[in-house]
Amino acid sequence: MPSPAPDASAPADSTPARLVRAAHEVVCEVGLAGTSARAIAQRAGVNQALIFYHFGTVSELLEAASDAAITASIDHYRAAFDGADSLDELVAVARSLQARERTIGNVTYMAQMLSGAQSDPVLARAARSAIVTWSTEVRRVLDRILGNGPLAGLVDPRGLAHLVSAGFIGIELYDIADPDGAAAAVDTLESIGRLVDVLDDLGPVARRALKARTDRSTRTKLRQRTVTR
Amino acid sequence: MPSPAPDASAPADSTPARLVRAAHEVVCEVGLAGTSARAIAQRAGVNQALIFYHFGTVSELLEAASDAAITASIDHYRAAFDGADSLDELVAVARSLQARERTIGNVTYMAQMLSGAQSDPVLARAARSAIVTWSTEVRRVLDRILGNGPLAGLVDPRGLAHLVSAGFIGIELYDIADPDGAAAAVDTLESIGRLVDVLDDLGPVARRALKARTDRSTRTKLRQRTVTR
DNA sequence: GTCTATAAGATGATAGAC
DNA sequence: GTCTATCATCTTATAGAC
Repeated sequence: MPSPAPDASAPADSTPARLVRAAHEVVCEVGLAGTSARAIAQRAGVNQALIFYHFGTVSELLEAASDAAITASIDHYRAAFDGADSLDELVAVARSLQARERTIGNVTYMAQMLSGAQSDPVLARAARSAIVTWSTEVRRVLDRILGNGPLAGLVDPRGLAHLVSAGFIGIELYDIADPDGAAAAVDTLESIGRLVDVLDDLGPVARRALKARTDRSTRTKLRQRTVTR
Repeated sequence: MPSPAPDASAPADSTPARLVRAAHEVVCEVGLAGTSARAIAQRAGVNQALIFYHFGTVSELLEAASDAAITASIDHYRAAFDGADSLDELVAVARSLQARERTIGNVTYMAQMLSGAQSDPVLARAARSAIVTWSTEVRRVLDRILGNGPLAGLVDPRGLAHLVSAGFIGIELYDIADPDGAAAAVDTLESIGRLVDVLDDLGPVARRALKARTDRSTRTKLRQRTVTR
């Protein structure tokens, strides 16, 4: 590694920065299968050998591009996240976020990293880092919004954060092959968010009723499960 | 390692059948990036040239393997699907299905097809076919279970089917990089299913209240959105 | 149908001139 | 830091013997 680490803080027109940008574009447009050192270099308008000079391997360049995209996105949306005060508003933010990320291609990029993780440990590391960063952020917001609503005790915020993230990934992959189906999925997610929001807005009496009911149901299911085993 | 049991309507030990099985295994183990004609042929114990003789291209072999896996899985689970009478039971079936599909690798396989769809039209066709087949099946079950519950009018079954399918894909991809996070997501999905089940089990009075409340909320949000625009 | 051999090209990565 | 040129290897796919 003859060069300094993936410096995203470098001049916007430096060769490393150009390569990072080009790598992101190529992966989003043709997927991991269509990505190569030559394709990225050509897009960046530089020589192919510079990838290895600056990043060591192609995978490490892809990792740097992943890190840069994640931090840029989170910085961009942190304000909107912090401004959301209800689940419904959060879903609205999520929708706008998804629309933006889609045009930028970040979710696609992450999906490609995840699929490449199966055969490339460097991409696996990039994907894991992206997951941790995103779900930590999502969880932070969910913790605040669900805070002391009736759902707080019923749903695990950490699991929900992962579920939401995984849902985004899945929907984006879905969108590659079936845009209409993906759109329908997003619409449904939005209507569910609205529904849950109503639920979260119930008065204390209804809350207690719901909680009692859920607990009873849970116990029943568990008993049934134990018996049938 | 259990076989995917992709019965390609040919003798189970014919070369095409062996290739289909081998293709499935290789993609699941090393991902699309690590998959090649040679890798598949070696796994099948036959010569590489036979892939092109029997299937034309590697992509078409992968497509055949996808189709075989999907139909085999759906056949295997149709009975369990039809036996589920509540959302909670459906989630239980889904969980057992996911456990099985994970060891077999079908969801992983589909995720890889989806990610490859971005640069390969044949894989895109395979992925699209898989999506249509699965979401049609899921929708059929959801239509029956949500039937005339209070959620029937509030959530679009088609969108929900796609959302569930996309969720599975996302979770499986997630699992490659972060197994703990994926497990937490599945747990949360299960608890949500239980919660919704309770909701779906409410009496008519509560139903009307919920519906009125949801409608009101929807109108409000729409008005807010119109105003702010 | 199955094999060997090989074509024709793309790939990651390196050496060395400037 | 950036380039040209190149290597060794891998890829899909085909030709032709059996």
